[in-house]
Amino acid sequence: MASHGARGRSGGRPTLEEVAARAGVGRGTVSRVINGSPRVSDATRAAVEAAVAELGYVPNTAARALAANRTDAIALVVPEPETRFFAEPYFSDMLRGVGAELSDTEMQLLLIFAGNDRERRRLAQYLAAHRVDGVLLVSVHADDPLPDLLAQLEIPAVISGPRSEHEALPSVDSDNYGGGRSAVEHLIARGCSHIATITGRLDVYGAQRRVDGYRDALRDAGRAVDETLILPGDFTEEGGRRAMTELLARRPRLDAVFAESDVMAAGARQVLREAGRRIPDDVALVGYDDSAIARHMDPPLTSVRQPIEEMGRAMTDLLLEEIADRRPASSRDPERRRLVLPTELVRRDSS
Amino acid sequence: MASHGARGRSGGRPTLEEVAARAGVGRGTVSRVINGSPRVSDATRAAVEAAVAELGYVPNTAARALAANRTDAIALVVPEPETRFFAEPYFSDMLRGVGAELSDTEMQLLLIFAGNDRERRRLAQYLAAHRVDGVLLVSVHADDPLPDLLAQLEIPAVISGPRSEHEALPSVDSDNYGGGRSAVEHLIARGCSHIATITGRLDVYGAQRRVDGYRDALRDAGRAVDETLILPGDFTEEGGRRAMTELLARRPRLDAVFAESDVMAAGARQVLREAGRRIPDDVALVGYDDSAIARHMDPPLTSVRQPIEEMGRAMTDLLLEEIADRRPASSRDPERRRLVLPTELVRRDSS
DNA sequence: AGGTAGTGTGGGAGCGCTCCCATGAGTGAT
DNA sequence: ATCACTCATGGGAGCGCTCCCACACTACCT
Repeated sequence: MASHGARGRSGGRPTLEEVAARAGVGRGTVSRVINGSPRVSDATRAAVEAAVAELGYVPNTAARALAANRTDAIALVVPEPETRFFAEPYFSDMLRGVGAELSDTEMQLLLIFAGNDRERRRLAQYLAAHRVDGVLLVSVHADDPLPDLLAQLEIPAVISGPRSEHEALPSVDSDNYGGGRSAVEHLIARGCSHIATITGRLDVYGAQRRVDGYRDALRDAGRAVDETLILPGDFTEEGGRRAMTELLARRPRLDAVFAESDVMAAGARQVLREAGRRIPDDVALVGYDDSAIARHMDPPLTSVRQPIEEMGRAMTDLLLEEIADRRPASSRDPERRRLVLPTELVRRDSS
Repeated sequence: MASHGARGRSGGRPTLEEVAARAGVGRGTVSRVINGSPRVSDATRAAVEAAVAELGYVPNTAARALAANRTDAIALVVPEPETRFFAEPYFSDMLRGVGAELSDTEMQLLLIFAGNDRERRRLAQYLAAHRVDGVLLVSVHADDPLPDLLAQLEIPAVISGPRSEHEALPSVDSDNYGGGRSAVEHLIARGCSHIATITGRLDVYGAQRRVDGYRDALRDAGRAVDETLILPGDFTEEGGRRAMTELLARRPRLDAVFAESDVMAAGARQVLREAGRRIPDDVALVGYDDSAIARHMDPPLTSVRQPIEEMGRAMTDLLLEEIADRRPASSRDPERRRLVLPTELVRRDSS
């Protein structure tokens, strides 16, 4: 006697078994049809599909997850407080890309914030329980332990913005080197002769690469790189102000600044304006990110655009692949696992 | 012989059975400890907890879901395109409230957009598969079929902003009536004598209630309600402009406007300014929502604040209750199932 | 004709848990 | 000492699926 019989019986959702009975086939066959296996004859497939439709059968995800040891869900992990998530268009663009790529998939997307210790502990628990098949990691700092946790748990993951040249995880990045380079080449072409740069936090790999691009662009144009024109910033507006102030003191005659984020460019602009320098006539200014700030600045800011939505799509693709052929990540072609997408210089009136 | 033995065996995650063996107790007992049942002796509980810690045991969610017929997840369904979700602080506040209330729970929150047909079909499929234990519904229009689908599927749900006075679902709302009333009472107290209102879309129940509050405030102050001072808007800036233009034409001498959303107030402000009316000296202006727009308007806008975050918390509470005592919703005390939270008039310089 | 592949199908076993029944030990009243 | 309860505990059955082995049955080669 079925002690639980009353629960599932009649009235509950139909099961595979019931569909099988209706279609006059075995349980295994229905499963094959549901999962799109090619090893089913056309006639049988049609019969099963009819039964599925008549009964309104919908697979039980929990049972499937238990039996197949997968969850059909991936997580987008945001190691930032919610406020930043809503404030920065970066995340919404990324989310749009991921969502688009997932939309013709059975995969479910979870959004998980890990902005504080409590949330991080929760996330760790969550991952330990293997409640997702894979993880999309955005905006990770160099010293974040999350990627290592993922590796240890053997959960497929893709990171946007590798932590270093030797990033172990598959990654998708925009061409920070090329972005920095194109900004400077543009300033050179414009006729600027004293080009400074305000860098991002140099513990962020991408920020380093932008500086590399700056250096190489100058060198390739036959100019000497003057290290005193390279000022460390921290991606903040205040940092931009500080660096610009210092720069103006060091080099009153400079005629171009490449700020490696729009926010820092905004800070620099304030200082330039207070110093009575006109943009772009006295000093040309170029930013990075092509954010809303850039478009609304006065004058509108030339900026390097990163294809964020496309990065989201690419990350998702990569992750789905990783999940599909679930073998030790290290045994696969490393080249396929590092994508770098091109950036684009958007010219506006500030240069 | 276990044909699958190789998969789960040694190296995989520990199971309940393994914890039981380690602690020297039965499977049932471990399950009781894990789930916090009181029917376990202290000594046994301690032994089990030790074993759990040593083995690093984490329950398998899929197995639990299958056996217990629940998912430990709820969904926040947003029947809007993503863009609006990010643009309007309403959602981020709501999300914060829900998240806070869930944070000391095992419940997982899913964010689901249903802004277009495709997404809606996906959602329907998702709900049919009972992949969540309950649903939080925000920003639902009067003719949305979603609530009925939920009812039919017998999925517990709570709606923010009931669709009518007779809303079948449990609901949480802010006191739209009281909000409208307090805005108008404020304008009366200020000495205004010709008070107009620009309403929201009247197929939204809350918008109607604000108008009711407007009417009653005037009536209770012993004033006649002049229907020509009630202009229909649609919550948009353009709608606010149109209504204000019409209003100015109808009643050149009006000295106060209650716009039932900040966005419409912004539209009205433009028209007033173009007409050379000073705010608040010539015309006092009050908005609704207390959004960022209100704070940044010139002059800063007096506005009715809704406790959105708190509404999120309340909805979550209600939903968790619904899920906990899962009986036909109709058999429960209806009073507990409709919450109305107070609004607050935030006075600024526009009135 | 016999053998060998291949192809479609049925169904057993098992995934890791919860639910519940049965059991045995302990407690206090008769 | 006996009975009636209560309380902690063990473990069987079952949740609905996937995986895979075994079994027809066909088609093609010697």
